[in-house]
Amino acid sequence: MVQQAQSTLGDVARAAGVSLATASRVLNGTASVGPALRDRVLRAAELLAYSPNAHAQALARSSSRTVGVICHDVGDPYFAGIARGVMRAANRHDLQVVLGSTFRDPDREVAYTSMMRGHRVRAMLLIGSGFEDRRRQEGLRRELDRYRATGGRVAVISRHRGLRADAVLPENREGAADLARALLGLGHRRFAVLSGPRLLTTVVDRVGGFLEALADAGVTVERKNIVEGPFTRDGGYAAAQRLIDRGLSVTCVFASTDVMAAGALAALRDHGIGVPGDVSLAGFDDIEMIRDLTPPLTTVALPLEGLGERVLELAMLPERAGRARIERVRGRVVLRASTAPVSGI
Amino acid sequence: MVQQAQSTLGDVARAAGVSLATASRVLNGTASVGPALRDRVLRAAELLAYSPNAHAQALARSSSRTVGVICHDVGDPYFAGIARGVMRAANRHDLQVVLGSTFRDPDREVAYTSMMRGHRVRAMLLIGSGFEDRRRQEGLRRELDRYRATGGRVAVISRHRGLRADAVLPENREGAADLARALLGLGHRRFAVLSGPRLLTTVVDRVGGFLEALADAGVTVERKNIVEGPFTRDGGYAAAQRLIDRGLSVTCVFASTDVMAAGALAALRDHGIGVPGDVSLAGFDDIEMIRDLTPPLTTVALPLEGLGERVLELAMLPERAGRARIERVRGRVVLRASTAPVSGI
DNA sequence: CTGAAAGCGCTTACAG
DNA sequence: CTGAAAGCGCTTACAG
Repeated sequence: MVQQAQSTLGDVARAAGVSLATASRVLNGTASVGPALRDRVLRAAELLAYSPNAHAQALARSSSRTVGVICHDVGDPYFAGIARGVMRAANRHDLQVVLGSTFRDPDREVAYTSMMRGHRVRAMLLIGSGFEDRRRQEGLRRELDRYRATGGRVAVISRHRGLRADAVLPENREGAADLARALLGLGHRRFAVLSGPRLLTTVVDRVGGFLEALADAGVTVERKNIVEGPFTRDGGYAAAQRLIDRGLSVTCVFASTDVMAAGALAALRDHGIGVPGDVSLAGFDDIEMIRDLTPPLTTVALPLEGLGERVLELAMLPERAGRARIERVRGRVVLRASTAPVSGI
Repeated sequence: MVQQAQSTLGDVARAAGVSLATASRVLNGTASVGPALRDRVLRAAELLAYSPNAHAQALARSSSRTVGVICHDVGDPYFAGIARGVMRAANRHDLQVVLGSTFRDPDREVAYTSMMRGHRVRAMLLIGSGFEDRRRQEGLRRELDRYRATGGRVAVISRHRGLRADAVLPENREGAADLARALLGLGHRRFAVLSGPRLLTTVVDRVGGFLEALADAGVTVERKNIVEGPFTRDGGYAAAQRLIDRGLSVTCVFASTDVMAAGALAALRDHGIGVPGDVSLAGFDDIEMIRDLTPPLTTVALPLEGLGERVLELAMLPERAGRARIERVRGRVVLRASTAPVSGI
């Protein structure tokens, strides 16, 4: 294949025998141009396989139709669900998406925001949990503040400390509390919790809400029954494993995400512990796959695609002076077969 | 928040009392600059929260560090696995990723390629099955040819008719044949196939390879036992449903993807049909979740993350004159509990 | 309706 | 080592 230069507007204009301005107008439909010239330009563009240089356009217009999306892990089903919504909304708004996957590295998160700032994206979307650690959040906040100071829009899913950005907030605390009450309603009193990393706001909220609701009912969870692990399937497996090693003495296990719950279920099964026969198990998020597990998992359902659409929509709104927009989304407790009433009730 | 203008290299240069050229050199480290000036520039840039305009850079350098990734559905676990690999490799190569999700609409696929051409991405990655239909493929091919004519690189995962691009090719035909032989080895003779849309090359290869290997062993599959459905979990459910409605008369079901298999498993369970007791079930891909199903699914394992890394690596290589690079990846049959020997063997 | 020209924000030979 | 200037490929007032 012989390498040719990509043709430019200049080439098109010359071939059509018109000025740059006219060619530009035809191709953008920004002003009326005589049908004869119009035709010649279109023909020339087609002939030359002209493709407008988006960088030049962005520069000349000083604006672009691009948004940045930053997530923890593109491979996670939680993100996959949300991403579907984001992409759908992006299609609708005719927006290009540049994607960053941080693999949970805060430095990379900052690097991405700064790269996206360089790209002059219209908006940046942060998907997924923030960090509790202020210092950790500091670099990110600086970058985002600079970005917003020049008109950039930021919208996030989940709680991000100190970001003051428009946010779609799954009500993790309340959802977990609802779940706790539902489980109490089934007669459970002895609980274990598979927590994700404590430095994630989502974890703090979910675990906190869960424990609080239990406490309100006079139920406390023993320290040894709160196990921490990575926010992954294998993290859930390992956490459940440790729980089992310590001697499983509860009737119900709450995993702070469905992904962890899936791992926990595998660990329980591998140890011959029946769910819900020997122990009940519940998760959070309602990712697609968990209804196909055996048993299907009880969870707090979040409308993942909807969250994705909403966060993009928020980002497309003009900044609101004063305070950020907060859109709370209440999770819905879905009782499935992985939780059962305590026998003897 | 008061809206300020984003500062430019000119602002930095002025503040530092140097020329544009010097400021540019300092910030890019392209040439040595006296330590005094260097310092003033750095300080000014920091003070002004300077962020180089990536569009201006791309224009001036006439090149950018961006790649385009086009997939069928960001929400699909198959893509999620691959995307993880792509993002990892992109991080390594310091490449930005712009993402397109076609939701299986060929027109949107063309629209994305043309948008990415406009962005002058270094490379375009097409993830997932191509279409068998030549005409359908035509628009895409045109766009890609134009893109490559000007030095653009294209690499794909899976077979795409007539694209002649570098490719990572999962050996779908051989993998499916291997699986068929393994199942024959378990004593199965009566099979059903849950096919995806016939116009996808992946479907043709997998179903074709499977049936061929059976035929080689003198086993044919009745027409009514080949059911077609969308490439989704619900598609798998519906396809299995139809199979059941027709009176399930086989000992083994092959679903052309794991996602479909997961749906099929649910359908079978909902009808009280035991797997593998009443019927064996196998899929293809080895997406993460299927080992957590009950029973865990037999499948042909593809190294999804690896495919993602490889396709990016291929795209970063210079074009090879003459013929495209083809990297074949053999799937590995993994027998899990969803398939059992035929009873009476 | 059409065009000449300035400008978007950089990089990079070319001189010195 | 440093700077003046051309150029990257567009858009868009400003004139006519």
